[in-house]
Amino acid sequence: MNIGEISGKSGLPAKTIRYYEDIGLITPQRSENGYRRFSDTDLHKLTFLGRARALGFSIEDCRTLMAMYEDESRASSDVKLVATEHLNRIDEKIAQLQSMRSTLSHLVSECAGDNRPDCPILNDLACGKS
Amino acid sequence: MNIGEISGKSGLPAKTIRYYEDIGLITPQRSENGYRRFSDTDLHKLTFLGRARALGFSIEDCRTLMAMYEDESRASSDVKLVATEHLNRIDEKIAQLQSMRSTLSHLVSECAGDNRPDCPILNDLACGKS
DNA sequence: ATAAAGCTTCCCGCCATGGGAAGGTCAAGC
DNA sequence: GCTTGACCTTCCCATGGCGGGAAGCTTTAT
Repeated sequence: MNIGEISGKSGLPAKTIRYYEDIGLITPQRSENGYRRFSDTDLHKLTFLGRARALGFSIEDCRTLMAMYEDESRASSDVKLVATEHLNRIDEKIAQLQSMRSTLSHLVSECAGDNRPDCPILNDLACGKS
Repeated sequence: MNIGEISGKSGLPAKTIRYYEDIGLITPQRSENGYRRFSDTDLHKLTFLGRARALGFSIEDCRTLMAMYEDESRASSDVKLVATEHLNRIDEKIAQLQSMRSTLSHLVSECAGDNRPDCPILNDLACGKS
């Protein structure tokens, strides 16, 4: 498989696949013409990476998870720890965004949104008062 | 005011304040020795920027909002539009994170987290099956 | 034969800073 | 006066995870 084909099958852009090789997540072989030649194992790894990234895991987490996946002797508790930490980070981000959302939606609802210049959103940003 | 003092008062790191000058959000004067000299107006602007950033507005949004704040004749509907668009982006992000959270917390709850190697989290990443 | 598609490497850009080096300036203490 | 330390300056590099695009190969289709 050349990069275009595996890009289609894995759903990852060619740029991303080259990047993953650069940082050592995959190590495809090379054909005589210098083209990357991907195996089914590579496809499997890229699919794994795509799914992990879709769940928001960082590249370094992905590296760890892939290593665990290939290490038959790791304990499931190790995997669970990585996933739980990531889950906590997600919860923190959600809380942060919801806090923003709460303040902002309050301000938006207070703003008349008409042709007059007076605006509680700007007033709040300027003075901390809504 | 030197940069250290206004940094303390505004709550923004000196690095950030220099960056904001670089990109033209503020234009502090200079003393004879080359030090930046900040006025109360600068402090006011930085406080405005800090609050807007805390609400998640991008730098470009902040630039727009500051311009609107200084333009006495703008309509509040203009401000409301910027804020509403930002609110929508926040809602999208929250939805994305909650979708991740949902999948991930399900996987975590299925994982025994013991010394055995079998792990539904990795199985899902590898095969798309939980 | 030629054009188009696909592949390669390389380098720059994003966003909003943070870290740190090399060097000028100022206030306090001896 | 001299030193020490705190403060300031500019400059360049790094982050994460790629995307865009140039310059130049190879392969494929017409």
